[in-house]
Amino acid sequence: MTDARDPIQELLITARRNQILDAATTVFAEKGFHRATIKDVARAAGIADGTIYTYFSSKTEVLLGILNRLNESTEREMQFALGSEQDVRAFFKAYVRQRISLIWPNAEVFRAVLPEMLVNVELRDLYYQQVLVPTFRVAEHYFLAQMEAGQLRKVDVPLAVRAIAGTVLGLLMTQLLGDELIAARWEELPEVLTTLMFDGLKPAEDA
Amino acid sequence: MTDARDPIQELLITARRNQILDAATTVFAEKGFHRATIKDVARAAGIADGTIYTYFSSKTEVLLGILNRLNESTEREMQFALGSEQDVRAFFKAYVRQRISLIWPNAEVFRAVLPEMLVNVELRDLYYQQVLVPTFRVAEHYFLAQMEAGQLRKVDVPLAVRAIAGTVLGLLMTQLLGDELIAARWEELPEVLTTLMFDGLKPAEDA
Amino acid sequence: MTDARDPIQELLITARRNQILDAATTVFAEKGFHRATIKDVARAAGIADGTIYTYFSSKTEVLLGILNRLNESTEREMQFALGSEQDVRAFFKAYVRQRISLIWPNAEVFRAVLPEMLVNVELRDLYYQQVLVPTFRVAEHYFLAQMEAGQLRKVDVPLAVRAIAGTVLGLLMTQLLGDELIAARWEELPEVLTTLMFDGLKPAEDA
Amino acid sequence: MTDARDPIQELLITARRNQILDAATTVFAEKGFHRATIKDVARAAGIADGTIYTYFSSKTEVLLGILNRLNESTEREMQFALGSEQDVRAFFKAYVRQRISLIWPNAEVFRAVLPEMLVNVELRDLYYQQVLVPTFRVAEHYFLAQMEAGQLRKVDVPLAVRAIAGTVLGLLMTQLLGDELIAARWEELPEVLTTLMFDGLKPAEDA
DNA sequence: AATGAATGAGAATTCATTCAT
DNA sequence: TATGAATGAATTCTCATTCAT
Repeated sequence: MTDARDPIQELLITARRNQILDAATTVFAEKGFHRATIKDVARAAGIADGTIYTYFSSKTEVLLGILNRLNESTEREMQFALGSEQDVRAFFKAYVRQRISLIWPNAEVFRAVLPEMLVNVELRDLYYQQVLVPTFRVAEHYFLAQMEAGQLRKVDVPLAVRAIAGTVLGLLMTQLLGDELIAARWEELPEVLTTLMFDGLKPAEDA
Repeated sequence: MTDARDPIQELLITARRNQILDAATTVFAEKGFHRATIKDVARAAGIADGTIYTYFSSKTEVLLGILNRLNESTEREMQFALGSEQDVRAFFKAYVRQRISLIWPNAEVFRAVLPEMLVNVELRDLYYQQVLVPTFRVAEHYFLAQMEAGQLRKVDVPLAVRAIAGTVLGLLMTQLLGDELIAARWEELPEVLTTLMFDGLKPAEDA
Repeated sequence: MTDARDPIQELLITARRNQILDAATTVFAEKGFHRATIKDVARAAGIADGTIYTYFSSKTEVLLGILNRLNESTEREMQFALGSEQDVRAFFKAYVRQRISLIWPNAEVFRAVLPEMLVNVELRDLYYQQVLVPTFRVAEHYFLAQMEAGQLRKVDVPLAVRAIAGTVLGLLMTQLLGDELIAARWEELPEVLTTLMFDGLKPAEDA
Repeated sequence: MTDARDPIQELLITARRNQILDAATTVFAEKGFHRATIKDVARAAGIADGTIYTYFSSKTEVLLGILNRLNESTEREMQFALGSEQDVRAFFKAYVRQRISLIWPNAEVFRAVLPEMLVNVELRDLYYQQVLVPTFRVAEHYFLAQMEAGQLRKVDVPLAVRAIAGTVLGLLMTQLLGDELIAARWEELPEVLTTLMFDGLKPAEDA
């Protein structure tokens, strides 16, 4: 009858929601959103089908829940950006490392969520507005500032930023499409990407 | 009943298959593979539901058909690679331009096919083995050759190749996720990517 | 592909629809609309569950179908009303007889339809507008005309008309609620009702 | 655990049962028995779902409870019948007035209960045996006595009694089916019905 | 006694696939 | 070969009922 929630209740609810989201992430990643049934998710979570509907109003809402948990980590991370006053190259590498170490352990979450995102407008907009747009905006500001300070080559900032972000997303996709090399060596990616993007493929001048 | 195909029959069959695949591409891209029904595809193709099963044994086979048509174009294109004896930078740019102008007009095909590919092993393997593996192999050979000739900076070739291919794929994904800037300016991508990848972000030396 | 229906198709469709409506009437009357399942109806009609959805878009639509068939008979009947130039009493009796012989054989249809009608606004409005309103209007006109001609006692016409129509409906309800006397003797109702309504309970003057 | 009831307990139980029955009446009338959920009833009663099962063993029992409360008032009222020694016409009118003023304020209870009664044998028998049968019996006795005393025209008593009772039920149904005239003018019904039933539609003799 | 989260049977509906015409 | 009605398995979601707290 009370509207103000008992904090212990609150905790139980969050725990149960997470239990369901964990199960759903596994199951969606394995079978895909559509082939996975609510029964599958319930079984994986060790609860009854109906219980899921106490915490989520529909199957799609469960997927949204997965996406939202992802956003929360992203938000936490965004606060880091720009905080530092390092050398551009070092910053670039640190940033790439941080993004990758955030994404890769969750690779299977993306396998669960991306297919539906490509096809479901609501989900897509949510991700685009809440993740991509802010990411691009922050990065563009930083690039512009550094470029004016002469620390970066003059490039088309919006496209460059998208290219760099796209590289990370594309590598993830390539792995999700079956490439085992990336899966095996993802920890080397920050180094390789920094060299590639920062120094370029052009042979070193002093050669 | 005859096993030996009459060449005119053959032609009719190919035409009808293409008619179905065209319709399926549109419909799958709009609604997603699962939400789209065979009835939707049939209606879009202007034929009856049952007729589709004369040409494809299942709904999944239709999707495979879409992917295979994609492969055929890819194969044709691969023959181009390396043929030329140009300057590396010019080659890089030409190559990127060609890939992009091949992929972008078919962006919606990828929206139809990628979701299912992320989740369906059979489809994924087909694409990985028939498209990604040969692409990477050819590119790696070229890179190694150029590197030995001192035309390219020493980098980790397999990862670099995947990063470059990944950039294109990732930019496509970013567009499919709703980014309108890329959609509007994709024709500038070859130039921007070449600068970025070849020259790098590092400020020009002569500054 | 043709929009204009082949008349044989048309016939088959009507036949199948009626087959389903017959089955649904029986089943809904036995178990009630909600307790009866589509599976029950399908089984009673000797077809598969899914087939019902080729002819009706939902379970409620099936109920509407039942109601509409009822309306069609009602409409046919309404054309009869007033046609005659008989003595009022004779007309009254003929009219009551006709209504009753129309309703009683379909008593179980009403058991199927009334419960949902009491509770479902859409259904209720359909019946009220298409059956009750026209019935009342026609009857009121007739009563007024006869009253002005001195053939009927001066009464409150709208309420009297509703009372008479209500008597028939109420007797039907009483039977549906389990009264076996009415079920057994419904053929006597026209006579009894005419005496009751026309002559009244007051003892005959000549006594 | 005690079987012998503490009278205060008894009172609390009755109060809580009535609280639930009031809520259920409202909710069932609005949504219909099947569409209304136990949660709806609980919310309307301001208690938890489970609590209802402390007082009623099932959802159907709640409906039975509503019906039983209705019976209690009917019983009380039946004691009135026949008590008087008035003129038949005056008695008839008084009786009709009393029935109507008992039923009309509870019209929505009937909307809650009738649909299920038409379809649920248990409920139907309860109502028929406990309400209709005694009503008819008492009325038939009275009619027979008055007829022998020459106060009423010779009619088929069982059918006449059912017709009169049916008229009231039928008018209620007509209102429940959406007729607003009856709803607006129900207080005039006793007068109109008495004239109709007692004097009949036949023009007054003295005309 | 009261609560409300958990349960799981059950229902409406969808749709890939089949097959008689 | 083309058709599209028929099929029925499979799925999401609901909700009466139970029971630990």
